[in-house]
Amino acid sequence: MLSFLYTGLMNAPRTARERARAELTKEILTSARRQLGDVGAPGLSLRSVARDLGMASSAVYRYFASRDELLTALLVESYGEIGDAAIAGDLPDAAPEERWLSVWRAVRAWCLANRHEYALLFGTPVPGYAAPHLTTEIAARMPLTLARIVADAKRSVGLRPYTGPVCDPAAIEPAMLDLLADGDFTVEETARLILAWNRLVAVIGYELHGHLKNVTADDALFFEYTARAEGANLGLAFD
Amino acid sequence: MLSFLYTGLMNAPRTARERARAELTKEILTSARRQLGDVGAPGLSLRSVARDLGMASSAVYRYFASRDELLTALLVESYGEIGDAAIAGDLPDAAPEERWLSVWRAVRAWCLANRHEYALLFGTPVPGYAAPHLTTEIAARMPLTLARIVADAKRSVGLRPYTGPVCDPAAIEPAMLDLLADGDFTVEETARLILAWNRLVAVIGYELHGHLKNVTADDALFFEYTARAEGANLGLAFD
DNA sequence: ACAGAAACGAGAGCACTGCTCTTGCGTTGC
DNA sequence: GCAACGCAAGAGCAGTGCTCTCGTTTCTGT
Repeated sequence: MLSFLYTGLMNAPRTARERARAELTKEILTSARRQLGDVGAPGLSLRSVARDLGMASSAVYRYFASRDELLTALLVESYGEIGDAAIAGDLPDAAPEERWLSVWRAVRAWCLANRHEYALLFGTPVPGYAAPHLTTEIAARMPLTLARIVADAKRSVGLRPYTGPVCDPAAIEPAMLDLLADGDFTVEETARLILAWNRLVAVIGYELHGHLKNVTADDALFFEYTARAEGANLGLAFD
Repeated sequence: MLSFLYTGLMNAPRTARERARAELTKEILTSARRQLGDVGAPGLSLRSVARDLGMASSAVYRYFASRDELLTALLVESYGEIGDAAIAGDLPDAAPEERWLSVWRAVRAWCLANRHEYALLFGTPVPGYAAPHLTTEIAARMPLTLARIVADAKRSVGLRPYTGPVCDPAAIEPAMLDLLADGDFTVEETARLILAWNRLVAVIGYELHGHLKNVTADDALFFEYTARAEGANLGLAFD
């Protein structure tokens, strides 16, 4: 499972064969990625990838054991990209509120430009599921970018006091608190961070899947409101 | 498109042939629904439905023009069910807060028991999209149940004043305000209703798709917190 | 340097899919 | 009664994921 990451991509190729293998692996991924963007995950066909590269369909199985494994590779790649987009959207020297909005916008922009990749990441899981241990680290980069901003805000200007119901500590996984340990978050802050990350993904999903048709008139404007509301909910200084 | 709704199901069958047609249509739907629950939408095969009913695969096309149309029928059916579940979960005589929690729990219970149907409703849209005009009315029943509770609370005990950023009226579709007209909602209330409905669906989706693995320790408890927090955000009296 | 081992690409083939077209039977309505 | 229509079945097309075999190429250990 996921052997391609180790054999072809991560280790530096030494022999000519390994070199060719790494290159072809990359070409397969590139072609698959392009097809994913065109027809989406359900329409992605291993045979058409093979045709695109001028090789026999059976030869592709030397590089990816199944269609699901190929999709998983695209999933990992996409997780990396959305994490990159989030990090690139951050403005480390700006005020927390500006950083927050900028990251939200960056993530939305990536999702709108890569709707099939969004579906792969957050839509209905098509394959038998990706390897959790490998992907969670990459998948965490986007939400951690949000957490970092809140942590910085807490350290510098502080967070506004919370109102409303509080979260039962038993609801949160202790490992999650450890993951955010450097932010020194309370249970309540952690819960609200989870909800903010959930909201970011969800409101984009609604926009992408057409659930906001006849509901919102200006999706960008509504997204802006959502970002502010969710930031304020975490104690950022949005009015 | 969607002709099955008119030919087979809604009009009372008069001749024996129409009677048989209506019955077979229902049997196809039942078998398809069972298969949907087993293997999910991507695995649902028209041929296996035909095998299940002991008929030729080509005969099914007399009743549903395509696999997508069959899926659309299941989509409509599921929208109806989740709406029913929401309405059945409401407690018209209870306090708004109790009603709110009860509906949230009822919707979650339905989704957990019908995860493939959830995927069909809120996951990645597989087919070429359902007919909007027919489905929106059915699809609105669940969110309207939430809206009704808030409207009743506003009329009786009133909603708590809002804090935080406000929503630009230009973001909301005027038709949406009309749809909620009997609730006499402001733009801000409407926006928060949309977000609450979005949250309900989204947090269940996270739970179903495994995104809360290693994040929450007790999904039911976290859901309870989410329901309260989202209700409080709308001005319901959760502490 | 050479032989054995491992990796590789191509092709055929299996079981399956959605969907179409034709054929013939049965029912319906004039 | 008969023409017209509804219907089920079968064959067939193009496509899919995946497996197996069969030569060929490349690498590696002696």
